[in-house]
Amino acid sequence: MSQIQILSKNQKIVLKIIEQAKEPLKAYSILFNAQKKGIKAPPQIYRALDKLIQKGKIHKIESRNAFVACKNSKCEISKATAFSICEKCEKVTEINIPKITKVLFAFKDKSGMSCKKYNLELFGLCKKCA
Amino acid sequence: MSQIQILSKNQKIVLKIIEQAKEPLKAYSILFNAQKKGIKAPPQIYRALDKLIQKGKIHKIESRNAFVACKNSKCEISKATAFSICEKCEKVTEINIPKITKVLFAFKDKSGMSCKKYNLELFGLCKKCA
DNA sequence: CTACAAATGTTATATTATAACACCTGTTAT
DNA sequence: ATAACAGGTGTTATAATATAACATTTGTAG
Ligand SMILES: [Zn+2]
Ligand SMILES: [Zn+2]
Ligand SMILES: [Zn+2]
Ligand SMILES: [Zn+2]
Repeated sequence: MSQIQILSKNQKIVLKIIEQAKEPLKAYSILFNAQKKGIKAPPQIYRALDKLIQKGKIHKIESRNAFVACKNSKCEISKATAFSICEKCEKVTEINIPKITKVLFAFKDKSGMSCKKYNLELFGLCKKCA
Repeated sequence: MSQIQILSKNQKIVLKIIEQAKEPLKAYSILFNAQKKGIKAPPQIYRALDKLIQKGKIHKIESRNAFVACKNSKCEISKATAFSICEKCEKVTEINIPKITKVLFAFKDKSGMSCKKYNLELFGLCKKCA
């Protein structure tokens, strides 16, 4: 009931693994890492991932089926996520473009739908790879 | 060599199925539909999908693992794609927000990466579901 | 004709994700 | 205290999505 986001045991294990990684992690790679902590099966990972996303602790990079820790207090519990992704080395950076957020939350499509949440993925080459 | 995008037999079959659908189609649902045309196995579908994406004829809705025909001549061969997605009925609409395109192609992240391509997915409730 | 690029057909397999069910743990309400 | 409930866990099995690998064919350019 409280708004303080307390994490369960498995949620803590999964979050720690994701936070310590230098790149986005796939679910089965998290599972592999979590096995030394006693986690044995995919549902344990996917359930923790779902909750961590809901709680704004991590994000899913949809185009990569991979997960990163939130680096950005401005995500407003994952309602506005954006990432730049290097297509060569796959480096992912969480970004924040206030103008984009402003424009999108004001936008309505032809059928009158407005945006409550968005995910934006930018592709290019990072400095090292360019 | 020519810039005219000629489609192969399987590419035409897959594109037609996607164009005739009223909603985004999943790969295995396309496969099911394509079986009456003689297509038998997933790789035939995935190869056609890849080429159709390259040629700008279709887009992948990453958050749904589903494919839609391009409704928008301004995608510039899929370098700038955006969709609104109703979280209740899953209706997907391809949208174009010129201001977003302008801002994003001018953007550089902290490490100097600039955007050559982007995909944006907006979530909310459509008029009917709101 | 030859050589090459693109596409196809096929089998098998890898990868990503969920269903279903039994059990446990802590809180709230009576 | 105890029943009812919500959230979490453990487990097995399976569904859904996607690719590897290889043999063959087709179209086209030199
Ligand atoms: Zn974030
Ligand atoms: Zn890079
Ligand atoms: Zn388009
Ligand atoms: Zn709707």
